[in-house]
Amino acid sequence: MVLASIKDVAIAAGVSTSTVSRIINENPAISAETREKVLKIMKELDYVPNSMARALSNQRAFTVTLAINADDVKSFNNPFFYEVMHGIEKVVYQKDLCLIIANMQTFIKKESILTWLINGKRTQGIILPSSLATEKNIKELNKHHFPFVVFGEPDCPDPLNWVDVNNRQGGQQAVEHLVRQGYRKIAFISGSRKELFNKNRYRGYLDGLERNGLAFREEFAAEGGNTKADGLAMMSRLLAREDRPDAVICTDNILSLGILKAIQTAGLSVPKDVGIVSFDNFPIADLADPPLTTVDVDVYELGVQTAQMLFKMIENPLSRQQQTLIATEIQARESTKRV
Amino acid sequence: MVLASIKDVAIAAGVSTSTVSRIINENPAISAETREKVLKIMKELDYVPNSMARALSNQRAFTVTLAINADDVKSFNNPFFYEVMHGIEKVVYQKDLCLIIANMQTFIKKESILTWLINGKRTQGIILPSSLATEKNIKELNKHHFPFVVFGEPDCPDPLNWVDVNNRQGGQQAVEHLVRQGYRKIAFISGSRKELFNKNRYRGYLDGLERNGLAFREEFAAEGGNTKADGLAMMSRLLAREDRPDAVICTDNILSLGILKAIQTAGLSVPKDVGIVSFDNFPIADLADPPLTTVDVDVYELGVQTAQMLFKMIENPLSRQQQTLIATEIQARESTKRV
DNA sequence: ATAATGAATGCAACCGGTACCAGTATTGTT
DNA sequence: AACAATACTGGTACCGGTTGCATTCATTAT
Repeated sequence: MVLASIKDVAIAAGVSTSTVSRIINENPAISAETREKVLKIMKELDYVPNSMARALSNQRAFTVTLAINADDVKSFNNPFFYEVMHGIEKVVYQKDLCLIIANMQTFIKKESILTWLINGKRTQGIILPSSLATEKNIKELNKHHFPFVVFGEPDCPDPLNWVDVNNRQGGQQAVEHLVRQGYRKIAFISGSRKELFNKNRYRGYLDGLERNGLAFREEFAAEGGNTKADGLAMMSRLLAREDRPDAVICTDNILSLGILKAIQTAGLSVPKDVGIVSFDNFPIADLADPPLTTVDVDVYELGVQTAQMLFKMIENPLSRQQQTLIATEIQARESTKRV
Repeated sequence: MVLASIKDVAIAAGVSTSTVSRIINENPAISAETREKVLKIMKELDYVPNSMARALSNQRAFTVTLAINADDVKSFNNPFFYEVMHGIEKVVYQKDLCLIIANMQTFIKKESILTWLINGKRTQGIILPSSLATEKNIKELNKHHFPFVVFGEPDCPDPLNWVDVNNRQGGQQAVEHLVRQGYRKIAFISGSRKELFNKNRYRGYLDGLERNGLAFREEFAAEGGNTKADGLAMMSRLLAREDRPDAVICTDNILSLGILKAIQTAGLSVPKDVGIVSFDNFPIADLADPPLTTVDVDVYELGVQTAQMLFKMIENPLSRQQQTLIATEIQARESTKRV
């Protein structure tokens, strides 16, 4: 079965292709009568405008691209990405565009995929995870004045368009939640604070201590790796202290599992002896024993807002750089339920 | 900066656009001398052929589509999908096409997204997860003789093109691994066996018993829900038996956590008293306590093969329906280390 | 009655490639 | 030397839309 073209529709309706085109594009110059007639024919012929012809004529591809990072295949075992993608996808299709997925590691005929996408006019805008907001990529995008938005705060000097969850706020909320539950000696365990999100969570932790009149203690702020073993080691060290903490904020769900193990090994109990708040409300947070209180981030919303920002850039390329922070919320579970 | 077109290249090189086009398409009719000259100009002008024009002229979109399921946003908290996508993406870009992501729940101007994509000539082929291989979708795809492939064995009567991991083989391997480790009274715990993958894993379990001369015992095959609580309940019931199993095969990582809990609660130990093999080698399998032996499925490879099958269908639309099963492998960890 | 105004529609060029057909130059054959 | 075959390249119509300008026709102003 051959698909109908605008010409077929025009002939069947006894009008010119211009008229059909105007109806497709909702041009008000067309009389209601003609419009109805043509719309009926379009329905009958199952007509959908040829997107490639439209794109060529309009000089825009009707697509935006979500960049992915090959390195993340394993690390993105985290559910994060899928939900962001879903939020993005939602907004993109509302605008009648397609969403393209592109791995930035890819080379096509020796071109970087960025060049291939941009110069080949395959796409109108790009969304990057912060891990891909590298100097090289940014330079290339700026060279073409190409609209792009980053999700996750990028760790780079240039002011970019980005959307992130408010990690700093989250850190503060974690402290406040623990204080409300009666904990006072609150430790902070994270991976490297050179990672911006850890740094921000740490800042929030400091904010929280200060706002609650709790003294900051250097030795309560542990910094290390990201594995369960790291969590176990760091927490064991903290628990070995005479004046051990009675609560801990942890930036990572996996680390938290190590922390739980350490507490259990030390013969202490959660939440009675030690409270835990983790970040990132992954499924394992709820499956842990006991279920973990977390700083919940609305990742779907992150995707939605990122896409919306991109469309702003596309529609108004001269608008200023902007940044958006999405509020976090405490998801209280057993691990801080001191009664 | 305005991007160069084929015309610009032709003028700069002092040849016709036909010649440039032939070079783009690696037509051998062009002399080496001319080719070099033109390629040099192309490089200088940073020329990449306009994909929309090419697509229009070639009558193909140079894209394939991966369908996603909105319902899975939460359930696909499982890392599965991301890796499949990555495998697909790899193959697609090797062929110089783009990968489009489309949520099948979407409607565009009251059209199903399938109609929109196909009739709008946005894409050349579609990959569906088995959950989206519904009668309605299949009918629509077949109506247009549109190339598509399913990943995950679809539970439907029509013979379709699909790729899946060999769940049945995996079930058998699980039994054999347990037998090798000295376990003999092997139970099987799963979600509903109406789900095809559970059914296949169950069949493999039966195969394994038979091949190892172990009697099948109805009461050792528990079937229920998919939550941690379900796992706990089913396993507790099994452990309460006089002749309790000394090992269990479980079709799901989450269920397994409940099973671990049940064993722990019963005062028994893994792997000494009870061995566990789970399916799906998710990160939590390794993080569990003790780490879980799993039937590992190569999900990336699933993506790769699915995409390859799709390209076969695109290149040769008349080829027969085909199915591919990808071998599974035991990933041995603590939970079956009886030594 | 005639010119001016405006609403509705058609004509044709164009977007940037592709590909068939034709034309020229070169080499080989007899 | 005449002709055929081959290698290479150019001209041009076409893919299916969009859009500025022209045209038609009805309506209103003079």
